[in-house]
Amino acid sequence: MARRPTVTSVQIAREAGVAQSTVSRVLNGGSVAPETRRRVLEVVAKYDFQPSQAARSLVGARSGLIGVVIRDLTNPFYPVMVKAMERVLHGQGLRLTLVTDVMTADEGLALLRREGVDGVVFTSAVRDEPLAHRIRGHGIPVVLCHRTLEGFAADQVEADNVTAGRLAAEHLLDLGHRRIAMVCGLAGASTSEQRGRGFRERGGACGEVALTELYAGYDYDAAYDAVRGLLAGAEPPTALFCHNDVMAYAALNAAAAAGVAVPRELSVVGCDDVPLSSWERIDLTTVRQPLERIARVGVELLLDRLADPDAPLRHEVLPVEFVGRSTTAPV
Amino acid sequence: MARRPTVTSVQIAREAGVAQSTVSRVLNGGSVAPETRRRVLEVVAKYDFQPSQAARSLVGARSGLIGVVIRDLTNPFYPVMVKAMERVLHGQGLRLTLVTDVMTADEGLALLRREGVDGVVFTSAVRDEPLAHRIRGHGIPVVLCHRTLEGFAADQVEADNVTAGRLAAEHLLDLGHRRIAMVCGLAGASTSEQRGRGFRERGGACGEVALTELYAGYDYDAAYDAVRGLLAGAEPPTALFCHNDVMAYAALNAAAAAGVAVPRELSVVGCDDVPLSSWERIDLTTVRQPLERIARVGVELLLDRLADPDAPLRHEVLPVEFVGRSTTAPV
DNA sequence: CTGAAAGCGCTTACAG
DNA sequence: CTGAAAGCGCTTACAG
Repeated sequence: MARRPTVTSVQIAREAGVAQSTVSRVLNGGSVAPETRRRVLEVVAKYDFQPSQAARSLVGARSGLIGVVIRDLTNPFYPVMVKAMERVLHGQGLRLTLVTDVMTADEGLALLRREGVDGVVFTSAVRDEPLAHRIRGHGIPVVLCHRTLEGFAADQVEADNVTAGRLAAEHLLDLGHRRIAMVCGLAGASTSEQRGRGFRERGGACGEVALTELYAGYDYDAAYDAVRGLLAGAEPPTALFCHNDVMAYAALNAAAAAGVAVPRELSVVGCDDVPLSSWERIDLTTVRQPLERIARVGVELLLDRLADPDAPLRHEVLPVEFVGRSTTAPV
Repeated sequence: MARRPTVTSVQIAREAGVAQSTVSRVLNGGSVAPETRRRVLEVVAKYDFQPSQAARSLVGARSGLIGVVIRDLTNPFYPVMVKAMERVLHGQGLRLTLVTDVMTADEGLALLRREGVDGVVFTSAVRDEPLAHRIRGHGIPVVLCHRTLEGFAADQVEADNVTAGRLAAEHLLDLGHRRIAMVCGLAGASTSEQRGRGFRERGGACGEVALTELYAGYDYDAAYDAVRGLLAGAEPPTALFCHNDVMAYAALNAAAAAGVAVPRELSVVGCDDVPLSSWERIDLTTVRQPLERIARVGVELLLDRLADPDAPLRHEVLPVEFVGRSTTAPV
């Protein structure tokens, strides 16, 4: 399996009878006589020549690599986002490099620097996010996508999470629920803070609502345990608002394990509306956020920023939508 | 947001008062006097110097990049594999580049070549797989992981899928089922062919089994439609063996949509045992294959191959295990 | 329109 | 143990 020596632009040039720089020009759209271009492209096609990305990024101003920071790939939410981002980037001839939770923030930063990424789409920001600040500190353009950071001067895109919380509250209050628990995501994550705020504002406006709040870090297992605890308590809630769908699934399963009937004894509302939620076996009432659109806009903001570094900052807030299904019922 | 100029090894060398090649030696473990090393590392730390990966792969024999071909990231199966692979690679200071279905096979190949990957872990092989052959044709080492290819001279790792099929058959036959449908994956995928073979061998040995077979491409929607069709037929099956868990979920949901009670009227067996399957709301009887271990071994086979290109080929077959849950019952 | 040349930031022999 | 030098495969001014 001896590595077949790779064809280089020098060899293409030789065989086409031109200078190496002409090959480069043909490939990068410089001005070349039609006949010369034809001759070069013929040789390029003959060998299916692929210019070395390493050489390109070494000499060029751009690496063509975009870093995407996504801590937890196993939340079904994220593969959908990655796919949407990849699609946009691939359409522009760019590539994506993933920074996930298999590495520490330090390692992630080192990676992004070594790779020379042109910019970073950050999806997992939390308050005082050290990584986002440090990436920017190295002069790498950052876009905050999905989760945002107040006072962080960067392009940002997020769902209208305050409204999401309000819609959830409205729905549960309309059904007559007054003893409600909120299974929050991550303290310091904008999504969780905004959803919580929207819910509280609407819930508080209604008086006499007993609202329990706890944080489960957007994590299935943590939410599962938390809900088991709630259901075993003296006065268990009649309804749950979970800050994402994954925790709502945990709630549904915890209820099943505890023999609590949903929605008869317990109503559950999620947030996200990932594909799983519409499965008949789940059929989760939730608030939809436009996942793929958030991802797409995140990448587009970054590409726009790279194209025009001095353009004014943008902050996009995308609409959410209540999706009533069968995990909620009147109290 | 002017790109802060990146620190290079030349600057580190100047500040440490040594030659640039000495910096390189310190970083790559060449022989350097302790005092010299100390001085260099001090400056390296001061700037948190990160050597350019582009320059490294341009000049070095290795790029440190491993290609991973995974067509469908949204099957919950694959994020688990990617994570396991990333963990191994990251531990070795290597990185991973993903080839998914957002690009064609041609584009994937071009990408892997431009990036100069050191090797490729292939998880989605199908018979006469053009991509795997072409990657190898370019002298890039390939490991077949999860799905294998007969007659393809490469290291391979897979689950014992024949046994998986046999275990599923045994279970359903023991429960008395004689009218069974098999929802197959992909014609030409080793996993599907082996699981099918194992099931048929065991099922056929029992006489008088009416076995319907159809292919749903390991796809949720296709399986959903197929099962709706089966259940609407004149003599619907009393049991289903689905070649992966995702199609089994589709079956469960299709049954729910059709008002068919599982397991009372229909038994469903899957294959994989991804985390979802143990959720109370799903609780799928299935055959577990060691997902993370398959992924890990796949990467290890590749790393071993890179370390010793002339070692004899290896073909690992990892054990599977029947997992009885609540989607199956006596006929 | 085209070629010759410099240079991107490293690793790796080659001397000493 | 250490430095000077070549060279990886490109892009990009610079001449002509």
